[in-house]
Amino acid sequence: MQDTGPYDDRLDKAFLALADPVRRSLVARLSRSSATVNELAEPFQLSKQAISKHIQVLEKAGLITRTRDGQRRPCHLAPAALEELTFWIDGYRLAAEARFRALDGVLAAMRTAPPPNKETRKEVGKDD
Amino acid sequence: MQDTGPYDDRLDKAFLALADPVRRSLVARLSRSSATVNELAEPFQLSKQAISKHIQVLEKAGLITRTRDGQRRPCHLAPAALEELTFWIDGYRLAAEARFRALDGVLAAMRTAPPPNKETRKEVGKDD
DNA sequence: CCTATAATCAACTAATTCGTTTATCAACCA
DNA sequence: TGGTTGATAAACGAATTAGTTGATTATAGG
Repeated sequence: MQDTGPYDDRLDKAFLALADPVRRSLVARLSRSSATVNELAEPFQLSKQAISKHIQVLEKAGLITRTRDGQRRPCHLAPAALEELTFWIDGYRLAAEARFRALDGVLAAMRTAPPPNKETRKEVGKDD
Repeated sequence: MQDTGPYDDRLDKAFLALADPVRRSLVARLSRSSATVNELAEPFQLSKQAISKHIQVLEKAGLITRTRDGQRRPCHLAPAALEELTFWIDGYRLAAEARFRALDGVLAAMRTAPPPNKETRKEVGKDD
């Protein structure tokens, strides 16, 4: 259980925030334009309090920011926070894909020139 | 609360799976090479049962696949599932960024040629 | 056959999440 | 000043999650 600092906590909150269809729908809506809580709540059958809570989850995750306009508190999407997530994901995705491509090369070589075959196992090994 | 089908459920599970530092660490580990439960559990202070549960969460989310090698059940990262997530995120991120760039243009134009200024509000409006 | 190993299942507790209802705060307006 | 509207706070219950320990399955190997 190594501690990688507050970085982990940000990712925790951001991924958790997106792990809910209502909140993802709010993100989708806000990608088109900023909006207030009432505007965001309208398409849903949920109470405005529930939407308000969802918005707070998104805000604490850094995925949205809020400003002030009289009694209204408009929400704005924070693209930079979304970019951090894709950055994290793509780092590991690309590494794995590169590894798989390398394996494809190995398998192709094995097809053209069969190996000594000292030991046959179902799994190629821990570095497939 | 619109139903977008099983697509939502996949995203729910995938984002939820990544909303945990242990599971993200497992993903990071598996991006380097496939590994068994025991190998994956070694760096953690958690019980192997706990790690096994985390792995099941990742598997049900489609983020990893499992094969068989005797008594071992090696885990393999599924880059395609990760790609789906970045695809979802980037769709909305890029839309928002494009919108912000467009707003920058509007503001630049306003600086060079001030508007009629019929009504002044702190917020530009719902389409800022 | 018997034992060891890899992994999971089952049961339980503590903590968290999601939605509701009721009440409160703050800003606008007539 | 009093009333309305936008938004949040607080308290509650149902459901889920993350961890534990102890028992169980299944394969490997002497």
